[in-house]
Amino acid sequence: MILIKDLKHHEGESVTLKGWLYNKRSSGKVKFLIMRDGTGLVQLIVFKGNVTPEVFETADSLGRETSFEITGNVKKEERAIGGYEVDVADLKVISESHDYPITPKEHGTEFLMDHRHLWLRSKRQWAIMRIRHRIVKAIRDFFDERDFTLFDPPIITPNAVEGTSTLFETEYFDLGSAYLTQSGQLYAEAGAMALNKVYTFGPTFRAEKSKTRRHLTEFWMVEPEVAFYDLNDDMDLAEEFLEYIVQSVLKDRAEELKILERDTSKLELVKRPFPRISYTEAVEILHKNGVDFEWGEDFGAPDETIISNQFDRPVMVHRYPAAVKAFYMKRDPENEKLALAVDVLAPEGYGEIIGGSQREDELDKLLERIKEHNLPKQYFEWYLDLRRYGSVPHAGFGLGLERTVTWICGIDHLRETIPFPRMIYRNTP
RNA sequence: UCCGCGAUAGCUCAAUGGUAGAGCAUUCGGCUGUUAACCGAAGGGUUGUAGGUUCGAGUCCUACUCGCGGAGCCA
Repeated sequence: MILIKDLKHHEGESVTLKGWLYNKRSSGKVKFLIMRDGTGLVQLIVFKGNVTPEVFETADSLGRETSFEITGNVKKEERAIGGYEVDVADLKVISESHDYPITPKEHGTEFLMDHRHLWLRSKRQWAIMRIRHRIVKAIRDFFDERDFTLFDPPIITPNAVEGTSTLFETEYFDLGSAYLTQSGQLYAEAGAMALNKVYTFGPTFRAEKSKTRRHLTEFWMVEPEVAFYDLNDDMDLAEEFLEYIVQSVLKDRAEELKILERDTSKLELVKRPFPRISYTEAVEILHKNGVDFEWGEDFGAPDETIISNQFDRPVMVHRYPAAVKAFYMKRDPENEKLALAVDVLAPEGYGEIIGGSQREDELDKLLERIKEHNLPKQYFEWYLDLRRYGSVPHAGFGLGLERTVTWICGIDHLRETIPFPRMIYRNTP
């Protein structure tokens, strides 16, 4: 048995293929079956004179997504999808399929999401899943090749990492309430003190009632954390990282990007250096574009679009007002009102894909922040220990996987970038 | 939580307050090169739920349910 993607190496040979019926066209004494096997599509020809009456009859009765096996001769054929077709000599049904719900015509999103487990078989979803995988591989390769150690944080945690977002709560035996993690970052900081360079990569959970095309309640995040890095080192890492991911996908997933009709010229531009502007400069851009915006507020989604539209590649916005950022971010020594934070905004209006910062490494200041934010100090004792025993400057960031996949694929809703999305009004299939 | 939009055949949609329709899908028939094939025929409906106005409601009114998009929050 061979895979459809390898057919080009078997021209003139008799091969056996196993797969599912993607589509079927019939013209009297010749039938065109399109088979998919998860690696590609191929046109199968069934001529009445070339097969037994039983096989011809069977080919006529196949329903969409019937699983079956064929044997036949591979030939080059310009008119066929993929450039090759197989002249069927024998055909065996593995398991029948009738009334497959998803047809070649348009469907609404709700219907497709209800049939997500089947929708994943379609070409477009196939392309997205393969790009997602390539991005995940690029993420792992990037860090693995640069002396980072994968460091898995707990999913179940006793407290809110940032104290702001709403968390999914669960009962944890006799220890009271526990929560699903919304970030592995604080644990990654412990890892960086132990292993120098670490990254976490796993699912995170936010119980926010967000209803937008940029939000899931369960999503994947990668978070590098590095000892002795400052904000500039952090930004250097982020831009090298994004360049690596995008260029890897361009190189290895050209076919999939084409299926998605992605304008790859926009991705070709994602090369270092990326523009770096301060929050204050970003506010000036908004003012120049006629936006009524007061210094000190956080940017909304439309604001981010205006800012990122000024540039042809991801833009790094740094030094935000500390008041709108998390308690663990270090203040700018040159201006205590600012946090040493950076957000990376993707181009083409895709918004924030990275949020990062240099962390507060002084014990006294961190204690102050925890008090200011009314966080339960007892849960942060271990985190404070990192400042008690040989504290060092360190920095890191978090990259949202699904938002990155959405941007690179050039699609308009991130629910298609994860096999089974979890959203406020959907937790099935 | 707020603002806006929507719900009619399996799917995507149409239907001045006056007999609920089309394309696709399904079934049957035709076609030896089709590309979401095409041609002919057939079956398929409690118009989201409950109430109201009217001689008459898919259409107008009220409430509810569900969904979609956006805001806020964030990756």
